Amino acid sequence: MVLAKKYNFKEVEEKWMKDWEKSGIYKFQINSQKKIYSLDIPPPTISGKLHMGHAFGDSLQDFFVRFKRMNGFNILNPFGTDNNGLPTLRLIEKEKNVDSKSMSREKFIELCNKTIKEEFIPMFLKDAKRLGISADWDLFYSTIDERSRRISQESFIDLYKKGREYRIESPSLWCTECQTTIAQVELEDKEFSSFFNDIKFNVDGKDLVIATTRPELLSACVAVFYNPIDKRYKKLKGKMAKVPLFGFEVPIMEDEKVDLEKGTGIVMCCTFGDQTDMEWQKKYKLPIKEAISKDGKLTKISGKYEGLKVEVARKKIIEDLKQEKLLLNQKQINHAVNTHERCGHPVEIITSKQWFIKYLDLKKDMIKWGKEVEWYPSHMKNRYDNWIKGLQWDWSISRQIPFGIPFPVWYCKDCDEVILADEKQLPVDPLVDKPNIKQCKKCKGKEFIPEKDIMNTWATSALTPSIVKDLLKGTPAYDKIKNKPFSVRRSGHDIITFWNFNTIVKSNLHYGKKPWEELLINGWILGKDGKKMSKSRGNVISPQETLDGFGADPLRYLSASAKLGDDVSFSEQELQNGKKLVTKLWNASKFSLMHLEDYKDEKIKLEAIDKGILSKFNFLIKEISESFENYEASKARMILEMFFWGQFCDNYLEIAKDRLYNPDIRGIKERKSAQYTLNYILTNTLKLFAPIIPFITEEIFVNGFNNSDSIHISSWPKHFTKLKDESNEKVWERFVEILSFVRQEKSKQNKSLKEEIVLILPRKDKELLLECIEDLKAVTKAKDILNGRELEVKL
RNA sequence: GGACCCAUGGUCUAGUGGUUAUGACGACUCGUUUACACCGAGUAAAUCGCAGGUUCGAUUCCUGCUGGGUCCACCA
Repeated sequence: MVLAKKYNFKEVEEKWMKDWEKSGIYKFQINSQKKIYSLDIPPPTISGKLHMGHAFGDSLQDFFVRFKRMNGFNILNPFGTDNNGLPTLRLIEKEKNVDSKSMSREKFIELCNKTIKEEFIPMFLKDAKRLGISADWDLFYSTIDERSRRISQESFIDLYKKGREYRIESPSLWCTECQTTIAQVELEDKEFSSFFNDIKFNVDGKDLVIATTRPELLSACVAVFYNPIDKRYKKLKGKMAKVPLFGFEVPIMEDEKVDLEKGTGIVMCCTFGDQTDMEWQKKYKLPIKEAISKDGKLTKISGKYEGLKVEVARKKIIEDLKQEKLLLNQKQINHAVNTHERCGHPVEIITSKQWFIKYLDLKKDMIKWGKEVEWYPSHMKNRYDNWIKGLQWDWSISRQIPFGIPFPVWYCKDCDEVILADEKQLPVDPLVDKPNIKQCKKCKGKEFIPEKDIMNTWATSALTPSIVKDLLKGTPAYDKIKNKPFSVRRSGHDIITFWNFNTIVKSNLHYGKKPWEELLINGWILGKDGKKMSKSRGNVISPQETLDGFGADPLRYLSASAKLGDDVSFSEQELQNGKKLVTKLWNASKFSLMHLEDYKDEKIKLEAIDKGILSKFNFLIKEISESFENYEASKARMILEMFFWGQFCDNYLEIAKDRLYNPDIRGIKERKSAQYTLNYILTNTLKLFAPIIPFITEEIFVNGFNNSDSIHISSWPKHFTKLKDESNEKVWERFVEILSFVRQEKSKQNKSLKEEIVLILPRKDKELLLECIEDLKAVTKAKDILNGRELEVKL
């Protein structure tokens, strides 16, 4: 079929997007005997729309998925969305104008599920499909759906039975804004401007000056510390210090953690101002005094400041200190404060009853588990190792928000015994459902209190391998995958310590094996300015506008411009280059097809030049395949593009023209040889490009070359062995060199490329010229050859 | 404070223990309209961040430094 004069990406992409879905070519084949290549995809957090980060990461992943599919693998590529926990809660509250606190959990989950299913997911999927992601859309999960709730609760019960979970009253990181416990991973440093206040304590009637940024915690002061090597304070050992404004006394103690340089070299320990305070409280068995309540207000022990918000209380206390002449000095400083990354609010340490997964004892194993997975690029594993080395807390999984997956737990009202749900009743909501037992095993109590908390999102997200496997339960394929790690997971480097780490941990705790064989870590797509895209910088570009303006292929082309793990700056130029490549492919195909109408696949003798370029191409197929194999799509793209554009289009097509247009002069044999070469290189170039730019390649392959099946389920080009003679490749390379030399000389002599020129070539080229002179003459408008001492050629 | 990544023509980038160091964009000089002006040819443009070391030979390997980025910890 002859291709249209111009390529209309909008029409074509829309058409194939629908066609692929209808024909189901990307579906996992449950009955197939083919080798399985499975992906455990990290579900994107639904924030309504697909953003550039998704588009970038998903494209990278799709390159390899398509490559593997064409290499005969049965692809298990599900699609999921993360709709669990706080971000979703916030989004639904905003979109639906509701307050989750005033609804029942059941009702709210129902609303979430409905909104997610009917509004967010369809919009998200549409964008992903437009991008050409070759997922199996039927294998879909959401991290809040019934299956995920069940699996997450099963996980909890399993870990509890394995003795890996405990619930204790413990100081934990608490966000007073979101009213929930948060985990170490959810912290983010933020610079705040604040005051370093020199405050007068009193020891034996004398002043003892202590610097603090948090005077509102004075009422929770339980000790003051100095460094044992600090001679200034040695004499204070064992004495008591009187806390200003509050008047109670606390012991003065030594600890080498105290920084001599900071402030006055003496520090107050409040339960709890920071992590060091917690350590000291534990180490010296200090009392616990709570100055701040869960809603961020001061408590009873703060006396007249009770009920004030932290920031307000701080100001008030400073005022009072000033008044009483207890404030010596105030220094403005900028300091980093731990904040909750979701809301940006400073985090407090507050005591409450929380569930933990015990894993601090497993650091060595965790490092070992990390080694069992193949990391691409390998240096990304350092982040994983580094994270483990820095771990200081067990994994706190309780969250005090209404939306999420509940703990499958009740407590005996009389003895507080933990009562687990029966695995058969999962998923369960203890607020609604009742335990399967009638009385407490321990004390025979008959009343049970449901756990109100829900599990942290990551506790569920870390189970995506189990969730995906569960999707296939009951199919013939299930047995093949159930006990095997997935082939690969791909994720951004920002979530190594969230998703990847937690998934590795849970997989090993539950099943004693790694979750995947390979882990691909991609970088970020940055704004045009090379900085992270953010609303405040105003450098955000939506994939939707790029898809509208350029199409999916150029956007994917852009995604293939950097090594795996490297960041890519969004570049209009690169998008333009992608678009030009699409056009070039279209035009080169249009031209070739014009001359291939009578082409028959028959045995022919190839011309020397044709053998040459085919031999070169053959070698490149090998290199390109290896690049894809090693997850180096950018390398594959580069090699292929250079060959296609610089060699095939710029040189070979020009050589072929004379033979194609003038078969009566050049001969039928020569024409057929050119046709063979054109057909071969073009067909295979389309295949090699197909993983990266699936739309244009599909259009040409199916409609131009009249193939009945999709290019995406065609077989990957093999590098053939017929032309294994390396000298063929040399012929092509030397031919191009001579071509280039001729052009150079003409340019130097200011002659048109059409004009003739007399040149001296080395004798060693004689053989080559004898074979290829007609092609050389055709492409350089040569008229004759002259023989001299050297090889004189009139071209 | 700990860890990691990066540094190559004006810009973006490939790559290697010995190469005339790759390509693209941009610049300049030409050409072309029978696939393509979203084209082609040619030219100029890089002492491969700095300083040492290993080596017959370093842009490439090692050490240190500088600059940029990222993660982690601390932050009274």
